[in-house]
Amino acid sequence: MACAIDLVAEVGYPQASLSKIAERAGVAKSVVLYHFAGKDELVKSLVLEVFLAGALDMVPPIQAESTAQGKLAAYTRANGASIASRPNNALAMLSMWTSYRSPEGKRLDQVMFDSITANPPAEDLAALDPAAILDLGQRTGEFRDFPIVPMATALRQSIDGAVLLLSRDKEFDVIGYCEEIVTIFDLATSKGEP
Amino acid sequence: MACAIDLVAEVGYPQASLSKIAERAGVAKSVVLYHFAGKDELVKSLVLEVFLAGALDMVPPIQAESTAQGKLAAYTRANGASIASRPNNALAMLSMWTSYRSPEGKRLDQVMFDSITANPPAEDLAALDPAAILDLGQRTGEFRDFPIVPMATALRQSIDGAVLLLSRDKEFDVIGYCEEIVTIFDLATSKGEP
Amino acid sequence: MACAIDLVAEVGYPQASLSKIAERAGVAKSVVLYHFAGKDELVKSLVLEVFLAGALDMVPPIQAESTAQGKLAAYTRANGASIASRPNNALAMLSMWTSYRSPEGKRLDQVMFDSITANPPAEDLAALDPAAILDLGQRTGEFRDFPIVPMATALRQSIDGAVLLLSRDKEFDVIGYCEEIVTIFDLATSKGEP
Amino acid sequence: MACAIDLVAEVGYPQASLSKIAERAGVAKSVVLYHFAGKDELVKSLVLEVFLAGALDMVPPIQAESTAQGKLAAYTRANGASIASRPNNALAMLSMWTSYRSPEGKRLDQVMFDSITANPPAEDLAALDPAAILDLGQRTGEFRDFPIVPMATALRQSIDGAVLLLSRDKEFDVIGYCEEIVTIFDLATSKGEP
DNA sequence: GATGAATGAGCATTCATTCAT
DNA sequence: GATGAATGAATGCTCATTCAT
Repeated sequence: MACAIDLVAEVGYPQASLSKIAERAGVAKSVVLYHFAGKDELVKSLVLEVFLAGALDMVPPIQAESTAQGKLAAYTRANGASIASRPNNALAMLSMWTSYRSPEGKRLDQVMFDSITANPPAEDLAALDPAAILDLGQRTGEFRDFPIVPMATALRQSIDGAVLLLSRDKEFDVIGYCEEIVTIFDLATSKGEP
Repeated sequence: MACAIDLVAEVGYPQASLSKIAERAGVAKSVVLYHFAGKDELVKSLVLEVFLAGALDMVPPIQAESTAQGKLAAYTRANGASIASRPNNALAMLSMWTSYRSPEGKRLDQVMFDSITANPPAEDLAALDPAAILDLGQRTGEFRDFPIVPMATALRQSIDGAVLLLSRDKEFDVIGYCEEIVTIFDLATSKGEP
Repeated sequence: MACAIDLVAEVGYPQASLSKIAERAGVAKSVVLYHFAGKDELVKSLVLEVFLAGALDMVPPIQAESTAQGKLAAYTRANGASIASRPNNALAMLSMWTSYRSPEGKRLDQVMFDSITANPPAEDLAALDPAAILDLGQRTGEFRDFPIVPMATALRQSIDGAVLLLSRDKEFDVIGYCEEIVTIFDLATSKGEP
Repeated sequence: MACAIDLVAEVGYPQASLSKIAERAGVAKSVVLYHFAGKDELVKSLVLEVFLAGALDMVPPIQAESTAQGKLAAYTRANGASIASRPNNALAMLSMWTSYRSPEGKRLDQVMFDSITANPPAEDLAALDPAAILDLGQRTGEFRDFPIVPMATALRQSIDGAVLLLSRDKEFDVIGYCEEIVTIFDLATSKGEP
């Protein structure tokens, strides 16, 4: 699985064939299928592992903050730290997220959505939804009034921008980048001076 | 080419084979290769056409503004309008941008970069670089002091978020979304009250 | 297609892979798929061709007879002659008939049945159904009273026995064998002395 | 082994892989190979078991008859009863009989022939050869003069027709069918009125 | 300008079999 | 006696590309 993640991170999901994954792992192609039953199953496992590892990085720092503003900054910083500590995880995730299509043409989010609606995520994971943090901040009055979806999307996309830049330059300073993202969305969400 | 764009927009670049493109166009598969010499060539043409069409939408509104703040807002709004008016163009572009790899493993931006350094873009197209607008704003003193790259990336990624949401919901209100992006980056770039 | 028939006749349908068919035809494996779109399609074409060739052999002699008894004998003899003149056709047909399963698990008769109910066979082909001949003979009073299905099945299976024996001995005298079958079913269907 | 028989009966020999057999039996795939050394060995065991079970059904009723005519009818009826009492056995046998090929391309009858010539069958089993009964009847003068092979083949094939019809309709009346086969071959073998 | 035929590389997947435990 | 892991050969199929017409 580590080999699969690395390969996807390196050449992108569409070029990551089972043969190449097996070759990189130093095993026969059929071994991969013995363990995963199919490429879709592999992808699911990969995504789950990567997602869970990221979640474990992010949940504690977010819950350690009490204010919505603090949570939002912690979310961004923890995401950045997670990316920086396991760049290949982030790279692979991005590639699968944008390129994967199930045999029936469904994108990864649709497939995972189906998986998740079957067995809903634990309480803790809900903390990972930026929309929830934004909503909280508006209800506590910390944040100004703005539509949630565009703000949440802009934030997520901005953080993902770090992965994009990282894919072009392995030495890219993800932490510094995310610090700027924190500032941007701090300014964008906070109430002006009363 | 229109068929190719539509197909890529619909099923994603990795699933858009020459056969399917030709079939959709109602011609023989070989016809496509007769006109484009190879799939890479097709992609290049597609990207160029889509990019140019977008540029033509965006340059005038940006140049019509005199302030950097105005140009930044115009950039965002014009991009949104362009996406809304030709959603398949945007969808196809996004898919190719994230999924395409040349035979040597280069991503689309790297390939286009090579193409562009060979014959540099006209003066006008330079206006399309958000970094240039941000730089201008900082030099004129309109904008606060911030690193250019993260801000430019966050903006581009946030706008691309519209395409993402559009891909999940054909009726998504791109214009309204971009209006929020304008606000976000207005707040994020502007100097605080002195 | 001729190569495919010969190969199936020789090694049996389950062993007749596209590669082996292509190899025998002296072309690349992909050529076969270029012409037939899939193995199921190949099978369908094969069966149709073989069946049609057989039908053309059998319909005239049957129609030349006026009595049901004559038709039944003609049916058997013409079937035998057809087998003898194109033994590989018969061998291949038998193998596919008994071994083919569609991806969904349907047998050949079920698949063809679906095909045929869509566009029903011409008038002439109806003459090929032994049950029809038996029914005719009972209505004209030529034949004794017996249930149609077992008699028709026994006849068909007995004729197919020739192919079975042929598969074990290429020199087997199919014509002579069928002459005996004629006698057997003459005795089995005719009315006893009044 | 019971699972193997059922599976072959259900999906046909070519689709009955070791994995599926093991899965149906609720054991690991390797267990099957631990007990049988190879798929060919499994097939041989299967055939032997099925054949023996059938033989035990058929030998006594045949030997209970004294005339050739009686033996022939008993043979047919007992075969029918055997099919009706263990339809999956018959279905599996038919599928293997028509579809199996050894690695060297031999059919099941050829393989079994080799097995049998090594250690010839017990006296009793000889009674199961319809050709022997036909020969007896001709020597005693009960039967008219006809070539043995076609008659024996037609009989065997006609009985096997019951399995064919059974495979299409699980409720098919095998007993009734065989009664008709008895009549047919009674008429076909008996001497006419002197 | 357009096309059908042909091709070889590659893909995901299945299968019978081996082997150490 | 039973098992999970591993393997290599083979299968049906897709794809971008070439080429003669």
